[in-house]
Amino acid sequence: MVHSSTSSDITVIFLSLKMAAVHAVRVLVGLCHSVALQPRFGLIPVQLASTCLLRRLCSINAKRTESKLPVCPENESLLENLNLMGVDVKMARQRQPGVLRKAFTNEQGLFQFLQSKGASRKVIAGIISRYPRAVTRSIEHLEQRWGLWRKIFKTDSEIVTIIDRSPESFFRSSDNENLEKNIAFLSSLELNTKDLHRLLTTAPRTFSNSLQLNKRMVEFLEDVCAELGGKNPEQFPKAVISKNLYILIRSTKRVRKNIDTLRSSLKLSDSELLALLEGHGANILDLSNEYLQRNFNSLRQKMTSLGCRKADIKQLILSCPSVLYTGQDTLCIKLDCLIKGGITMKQIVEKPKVLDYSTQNITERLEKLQTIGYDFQKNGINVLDSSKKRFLAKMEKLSVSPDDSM
DNA sequence: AGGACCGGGATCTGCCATACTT
DNA sequence: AAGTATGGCAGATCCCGGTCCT
Repeated sequence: MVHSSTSSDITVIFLSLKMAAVHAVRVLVGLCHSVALQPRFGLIPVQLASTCLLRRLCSINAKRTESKLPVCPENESLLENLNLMGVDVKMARQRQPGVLRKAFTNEQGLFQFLQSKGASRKVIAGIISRYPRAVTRSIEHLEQRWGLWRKIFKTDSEIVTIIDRSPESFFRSSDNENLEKNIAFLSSLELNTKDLHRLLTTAPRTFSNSLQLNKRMVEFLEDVCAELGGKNPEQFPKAVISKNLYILIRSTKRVRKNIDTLRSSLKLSDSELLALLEGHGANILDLSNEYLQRNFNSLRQKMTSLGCRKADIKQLILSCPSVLYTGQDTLCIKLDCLIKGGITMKQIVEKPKVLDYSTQNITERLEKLQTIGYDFQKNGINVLDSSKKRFLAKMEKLSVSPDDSM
């Protein structure tokens, strides 16, 4: 802690000194493009002074640069600052090469801004390395955007965590007005504060979508509900979003295709499909189209080979749609594992929630139960669908007095 | 009390393509 | 033509515990 804050302080001091020292070089390099290029930040007095002083030099430089090198060179002082901040410049260059060539940037302001919000030097470096354009945002912009995020988050540290996880979500859009409208729009969906909070935590990109894009998805979902004969299409998007927070960062094309896949694969009626989508089916709507179809085909094949009928497959998926979330190989291994452990396909179809647990977990439990001679035919398979705590308590009891409990 | 039933919570970015700006 | 803003894609589950039922 002491170490990190010290190194941050040193960084700031260094940067301040450095910024002053290298500014002349920077203006020299950058000014060739446009003296009035960055109205967004407004030029600070030092900059203006440097500008006047160096205009002559620059115009010479500009002629040379334009005739020989069509591509503008990278901004040396920016590179220096980034290095000083611990930014992975190589990564930054690979991601957004244009940013490194910009004449005027705000890396120092950004650094201090994020630091004032509690971000460590390392976190800030990571953010800029992964989303270099962050460095082009002005202080006013940053403060405004932060304020908007704070409408949903209670603390700065929550926001820092999210930005550290996904710098792009915060910095990709420069349109604060759009963000404000998005918050208003999403709030108007009757998503409660908790859902809104979860939405921004889990899928922060949603808030950088254009308002139109979010609206399009919501309208699309309303249409789906209406088409299926739902009674209150206005409630439907809310239900889907709160069950699947990723839905708004998917394309309507993808969601539509998945809905079609579910309908045709399971031969669902309108009301069956609607019930599925309003329930746990929402969880699998954002899977990639091929993945969902592949998983369904594989499951159908596997179950058929194990003697199941179409109705069994439908029953299993309707009561536990998340089985389609599991990759084909994993799911087959899991089923084999259960069957090898003495559980029938019929039991699985009736209690598909076992499939929610990891293969490793299932295997371990099956082994433990086997050592005490647990009879699944007699006692059912619900033991497998319980929390670790409950399972261990159950095991304890069984090993103390096996006959009583079985 | 013990088990069955059920819903909720965590988690999910980083890259590419393209349209738009300047 | 460079740079920016935005849309879209692939990737791939597991676990806990409240509450109702018997």
